Amino acid sequence: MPETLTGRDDEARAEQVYQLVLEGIVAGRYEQGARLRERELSELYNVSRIPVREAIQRLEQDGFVETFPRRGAVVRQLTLTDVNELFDVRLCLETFAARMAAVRVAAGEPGLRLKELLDDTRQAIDDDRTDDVVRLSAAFHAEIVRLSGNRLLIESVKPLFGRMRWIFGLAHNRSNELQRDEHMELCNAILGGKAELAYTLAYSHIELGREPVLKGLAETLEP
Amino acid sequence: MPETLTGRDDEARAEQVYQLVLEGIVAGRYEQGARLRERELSELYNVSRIPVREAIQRLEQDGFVETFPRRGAVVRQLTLTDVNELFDVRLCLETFAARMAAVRVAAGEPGLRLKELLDDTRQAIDDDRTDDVVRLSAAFHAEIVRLSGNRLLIESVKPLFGRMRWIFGLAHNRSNELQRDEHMELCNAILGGKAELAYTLAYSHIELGREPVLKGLAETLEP
DNA sequence: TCCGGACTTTTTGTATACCAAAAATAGACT
DNA sequence: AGTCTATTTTTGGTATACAAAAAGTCCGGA
Repeated sequence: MPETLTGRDDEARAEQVYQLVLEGIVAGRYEQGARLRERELSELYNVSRIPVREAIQRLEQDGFVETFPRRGAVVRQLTLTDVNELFDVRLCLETFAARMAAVRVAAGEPGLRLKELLDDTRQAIDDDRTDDVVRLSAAFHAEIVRLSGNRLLIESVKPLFGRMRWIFGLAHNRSNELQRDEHMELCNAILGGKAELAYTLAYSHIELGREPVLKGLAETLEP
Repeated sequence: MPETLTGRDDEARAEQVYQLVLEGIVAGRYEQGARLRERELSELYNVSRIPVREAIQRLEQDGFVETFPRRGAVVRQLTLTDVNELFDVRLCLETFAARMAAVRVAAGEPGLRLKELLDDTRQAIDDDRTDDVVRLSAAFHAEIVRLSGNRLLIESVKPLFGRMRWIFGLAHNRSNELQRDEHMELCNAILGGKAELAYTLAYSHIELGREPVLKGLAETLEP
C-alpha cells in the first residue's frame, strides 16, 4: 500500500500517478481491459480525483488506455496489429530522424552522447543487466530523434516510445549483441555525417526488430 | 458573452471549451504569448475549472499552448521553424499514408470518398467559398491518412492537422486551382492503386506548399 | 531618480464534498 | 429461464477552500 504521495515531495501528483499506473500497465499488473476507476486509484495513491483524471487523460493520449464516455478508462490490450502499425510508423519517423541527425552532426551538432550510450550498453551487456540494456537501447533511439533537431518530430515520436516500452516489456526480443552491432554501425554513419547510409541502416535495423517482436507477442497472447 | 454552455447540451463541456479556445487561437484572437487563466476561461464560458483544465491539457498536447509549472498556459506563437518542422514531418507521414492508401485501395478498400471531396472542392472553388475550400482540402489530406488503415498513423497525424489549420489560417497559400489539380492527380494514383506514384505525387504536393506558406507567414510576422 | 527588497495579490495545484445522470448490477416477476 | 424494473456504482461535473508559488506593487534608501 503505497502512501507514497501523502505528505512527501509535493509537486506534480498527477505526474506521479501517471508514472505509477503506467508502471503497472507495462509490468502487466493489469490485464485485458481492466477498468481504471478514478476513486479506486485516488484512494490507492492517497490523492484526490483531479490528479487521477489528469493522469488517465495522459495515459489515453499515449495509447495505454481507452476511455468511453460515462464508462471511464480501461487498459488496452496489445494486438499484433498494434505492433505492425507501430513498426510502420517507426519506419517513417525514425529513419527520417536518423538521416537528419547525420546531416546535423555533419553541420557541427555534437553527437558524442550517442557513443556514450553505446559504451554503457557494452557494460550493461557484459554485466548481464538486462533491464539496463533495454533502457539504454531505447535511449539510443531517442537520442537519434533528439539529434534530428526537429522538435515536432520529437513530440510526435514520444508516444511511440511509450508503446515500445510496453511492447518490449511483454514480448522479448532478439540478441542484445546483434542489436548493439547494428546500433554501432548506425552510430558511426550518423557521426560520420553519412545521411543516406544512416537512413538505410536505421531502416533495416528497425525492420529486423519486427518479426521477433511479433513472434514473441503471439506467444504471450495465446499460450 | 457566450453563456453558451450553461444549461444547454451537457456532455463534454471540456470538448466545447477546447473547441472555443482553439477557435480563438486559430482566428488570431489571442496574441503573442497571451496567458490562458483557468478562472478567466471558466467564468467566460460558465463552466468550472475542471473542464477548462482538461481543455488546456489537450491544447498543450496539440501544440497550441505551452504550459509552465505553477504559471499556467500561454498561447504559443508560430515561428518559421515550426512551419519547416511541420512540413518535414508531414513529408514523412503523409507520403507514407498515400502509398499505403494506394495499396489498400488496390486490395479492395473503397476510396470513393476521396473523389467526392474533390467534387465538393470543385463546387466550393466555383462558388468562391474560400473557407470551404480550405476545409475540404484539409479533409482530403485527412481522408488519405484514414485510407492508410493505420490507426496509430491516424493518431500521430491528428496534431499535425491541428497545426496545419492554424498555419493556413494565418498564412495563406497558393492557387486553389493548382492545388486541386495536384489533389486530382494524387487521387487518381491512389484509386488506381499506383503506390509509388502516389508517394511521389504526395511528396511534391506537400513540398510545393512549403515555400508559399513560409513566405506568407514571414509577412504576417514582421509587417 | 532608480534599484532592490519586503509586502500583497493572483493564480495554480490540489483537496473535499456534493449532485445528476448514465451504466452496471441485482432483484422481482412472469 | 428470461425480461423488465429497482438499486447501487461510477463518471462527469460543480462549488468551495486552501497552501504555496509567481507576479505585481510599494516603499525606502543609495
